[in-house]
Amino acid sequence: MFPSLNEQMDLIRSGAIEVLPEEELVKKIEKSIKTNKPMRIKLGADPSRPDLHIGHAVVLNKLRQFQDLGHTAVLIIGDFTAMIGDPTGKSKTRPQLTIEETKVNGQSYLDQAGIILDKSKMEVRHNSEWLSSMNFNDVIKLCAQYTVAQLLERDDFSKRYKSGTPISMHELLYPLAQAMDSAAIESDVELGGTDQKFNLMVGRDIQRAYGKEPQCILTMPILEGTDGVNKMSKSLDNYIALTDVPSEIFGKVMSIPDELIPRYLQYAAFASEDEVKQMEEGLKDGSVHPRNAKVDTAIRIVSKYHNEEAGKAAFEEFERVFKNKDIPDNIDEMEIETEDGTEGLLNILAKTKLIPSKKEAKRMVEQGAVSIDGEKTDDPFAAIDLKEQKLFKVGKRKFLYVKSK
RNA sequence: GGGUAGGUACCGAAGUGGCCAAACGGGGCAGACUGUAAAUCUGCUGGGCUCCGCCCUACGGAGGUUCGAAUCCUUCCCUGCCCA
Repeated sequence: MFPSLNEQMDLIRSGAIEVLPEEELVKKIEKSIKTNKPMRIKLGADPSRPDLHIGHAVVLNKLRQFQDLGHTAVLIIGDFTAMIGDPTGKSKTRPQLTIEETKVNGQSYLDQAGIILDKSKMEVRHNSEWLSSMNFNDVIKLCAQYTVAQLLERDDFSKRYKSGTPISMHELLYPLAQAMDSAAIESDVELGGTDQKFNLMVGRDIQRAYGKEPQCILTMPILEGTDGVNKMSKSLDNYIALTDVPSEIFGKVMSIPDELIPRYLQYAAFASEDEVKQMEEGLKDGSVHPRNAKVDTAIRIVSKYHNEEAGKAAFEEFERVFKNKDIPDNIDEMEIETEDGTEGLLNILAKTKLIPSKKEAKRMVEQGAVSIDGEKTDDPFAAIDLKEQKLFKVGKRKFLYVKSK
């Protein structure tokens, strides 16, 4: 039924930063093979941020590998914790989500995760199921299992504490709440980014305290965003969304710094370790041009989250648009209201939302960022004839056909 | 509860009655150059307008003093640190 122990361990270890404790995992796998029962692999999902990107995909892909080995993915939608409001970050209180919102977001999370996961081997649970019924006694019992010093060991807590940044009580409770999830669903392994290590470890202690067998933990690296510096996140706008269209994914991958290429190949395209090694060496000894390596990686990534034809098509379009300065395939069209078929340039840019404000539009035009039908324009107040459809280009990547209604 | 230091734009941080839409740095955006990379250089970085000028909103919230306030007063909210 299940692949052999070694086979499983090899795949599980690949790409992972840490697997702790490894001997325990070996025992769990042996037991799973012997009893022919799949292990329960936990992954927590945060429905307050329902837009998944390739950074999230790193862990999701690992979870998928477990599924492919025959194990059960248990996806926890953190609807309860989201309702309290996610405390990460600084002083800014996140808007608290209503039950309705977490429902919608949770569903959207599942839809996107479904691009990567095998839905037939997946169990979806909401943590409100067990957390919302806990009363103050239960919470006290839970808190008694842990000490302040232990919680302050967590890197970001201690950093914030030392630097004088406030930490609210409920933030301290977060790791405990997450650990309760592990106890509730009796997970054998929990996955997470390296930033989750602490929380994952707390899960072990709490499971033990509640008489369960402690889980093993597996951490995956945090993928850098397209800027190559910060971790990928929506708020930094350096992300590649799972639902981005192929040309968009392709373009974004092409804009990453060279040093990141092997990492993207490994963690975004989830290529095998051999392939990654091969590319790294090629880049090192100069036999592979960085640009080509990047193109290959971009094709691989598009192919993974869409399909191979889309990967090829995205590549061809990219060549045409940026090498030959041609225009892309699918440009949106928009019709806007005008008095007499003509309209001021700034109004057009603002109405079509090509640029968020007229003030900014004016600046962009003056800096030569806007062209119409391939001709650069530097007069923000020009009246543009829209009786015939015209092609507007803003910056390097925004194209739109506009016509008078 | 007592003491003390603070809350300024995306972030950090100046400014302590008019010259402040707010220095400087980072980030971001755009242009040139490129491999939509990096590095570099240049410009921009609240919104609107009848656009070389005018108007509106903005320095934690609300009031007030003043011809005029981010800057002074009152009050409220929030945070750090020390003491209890």
